[in-house]
Amino acid sequence: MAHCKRKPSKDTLATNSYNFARRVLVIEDIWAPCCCALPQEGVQPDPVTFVAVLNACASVSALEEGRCAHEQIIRSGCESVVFVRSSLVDMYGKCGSMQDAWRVFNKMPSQDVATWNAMIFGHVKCGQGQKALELFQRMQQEGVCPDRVTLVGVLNACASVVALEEGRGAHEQIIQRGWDLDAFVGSSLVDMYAKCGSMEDAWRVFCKMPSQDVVTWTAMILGYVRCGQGEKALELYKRMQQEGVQPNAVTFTGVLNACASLMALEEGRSVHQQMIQCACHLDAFVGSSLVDMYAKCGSMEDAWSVFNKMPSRDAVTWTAMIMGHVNCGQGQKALDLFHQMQEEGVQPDAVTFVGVLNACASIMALEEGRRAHERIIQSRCESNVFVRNSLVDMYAKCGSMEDACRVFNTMPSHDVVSWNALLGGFAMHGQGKEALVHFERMCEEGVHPDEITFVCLLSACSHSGFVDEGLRFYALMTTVYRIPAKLEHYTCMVDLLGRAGHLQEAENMIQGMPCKPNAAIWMALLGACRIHGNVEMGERMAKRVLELEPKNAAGFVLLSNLYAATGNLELSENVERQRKERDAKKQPGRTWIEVNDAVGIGYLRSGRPRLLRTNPPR
DNA sequence: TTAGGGTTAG
Repeated sequence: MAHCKRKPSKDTLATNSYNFARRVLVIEDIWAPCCCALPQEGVQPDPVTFVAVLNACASVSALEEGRCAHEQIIRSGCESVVFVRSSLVDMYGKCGSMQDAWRVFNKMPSQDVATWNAMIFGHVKCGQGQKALELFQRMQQEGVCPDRVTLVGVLNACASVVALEEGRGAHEQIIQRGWDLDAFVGSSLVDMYAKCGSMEDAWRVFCKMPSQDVVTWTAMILGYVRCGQGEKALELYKRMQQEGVQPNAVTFTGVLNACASLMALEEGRSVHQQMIQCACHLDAFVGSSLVDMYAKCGSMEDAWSVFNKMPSRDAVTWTAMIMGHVNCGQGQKALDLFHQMQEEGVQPDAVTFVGVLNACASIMALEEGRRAHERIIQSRCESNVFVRNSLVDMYAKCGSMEDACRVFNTMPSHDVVSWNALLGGFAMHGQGKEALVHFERMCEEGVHPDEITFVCLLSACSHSGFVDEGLRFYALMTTVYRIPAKLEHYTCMVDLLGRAGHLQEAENMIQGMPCKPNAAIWMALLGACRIHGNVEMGERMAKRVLELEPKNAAGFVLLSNLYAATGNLELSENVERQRKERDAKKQPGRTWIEVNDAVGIGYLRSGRPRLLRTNPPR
């Protein structure tokens, strides 16, 4: 028998009445001793007590204690009571053990609607929405009439598997039965349509409801956040308050997400103030959203301030901080946080590892990345597709294409992100041939390239001098895949054409762009002018760069080098003097270098080649 | 009935 961890308390043994059981078990949260202790102390629980115990177990997902209660129920002979059985099914479903739920379900001579509902909700909770929908069909075939709880479960199932058509079918049944004006059902309908991406339908249901409560408003707000319409979400949030509906913790998570997506720091701060007024700011769940919002809005100071005040922090809170530092370009700080998190006994999960791998990639910390990889294997997170893609990316960015390929080749399937990470790696290391070969493989596997794929390919062609292939990819992207060219693609093309000496074509390309050129694209052509010694065009390009970015040191340096290379030493010195006058500081160039058999990132041009980080031989 | 942190380019 599964043993209960907590010791029996005398107080829990005073009575087995339903109300007392509920009070002790649920409210005071010392329910576990009761289910084991009652029979030992000679107090006989009745079916009502057992249901209360099962509900308590279900409410906190305590499977072990639930199983323990089940054994007591069998011994007491109460298992034949219908509502005890349906509570058992419900408990197992809510605790995530559908196998146990099915065992009880199949043993029942007949199932009432509550039991079917428990099974449907159980499957949804376990991420098996499709199975829940199949059960709904079976239930109707067996002549059991669904109630409004069933339909709420079905709508949840549709939302979880993005089954819009089935959702519409459920909506029709709901209208036929006259339940569409019910607050619970209506909120679930709004949620279903929003999760299925049909905000128009969600809005229609929302407007038709006789009154909207905080849940309905929140479902609508979350829908807008999910589909990337953060502004609409904030608008709705304001309207909700004008209508006198008070936001709750769930609403705040949605609104903070909206602020994060819009990088709306001021709005975020004002929501934070409202949260303090409602005393919601210390809630661990919402606190993480608050940390994330400040981090995404670039204010790590505020993120830290919230983080430090939180009474408890879980993996989500730490991960939000880690990601925040990565996005601010503080990779080392992110890794320090990762170590601190573990010292405090918080177990990292798959999302944390994604953040850690990003941090390693951003500072090219190969050894740290390898250690993270080991931890990922130990934590059984390596099957997560985000983690795998991040591993490929980390190894590629840390300079080990060998490891990147090894991880890539052991993946059971590749999505477009996996391919892009690999192709980006080849591009970065000037392995144009490899990039072309792997693009062919990608197409053979039937994975559709996206705009990022083409940035990688164009950049790979550019670095390897593959002009014809680059032009072919550009044509493929715009005509076959109908991906409209963006500034990034034009920059790669200008770089490609320019390096190959097609300077005029490159300039024509910039002039023909539908979008406004930025400094980077003029710089790409200026670099090409330096390679090919075109002073006249180089001067024009430098002028454009410095108009947009007056302190762009690279712009001065490239022009100065162009003058020097073409014998205009006086002009070269003049440009260098202007650079110093404008206080445009040079950043030492880093590149992959080898020093004494060690390969790594370092400075080549500051006197002696100096390694910053090595890539030790394996 | 509504909740938090996630991958690829430049």
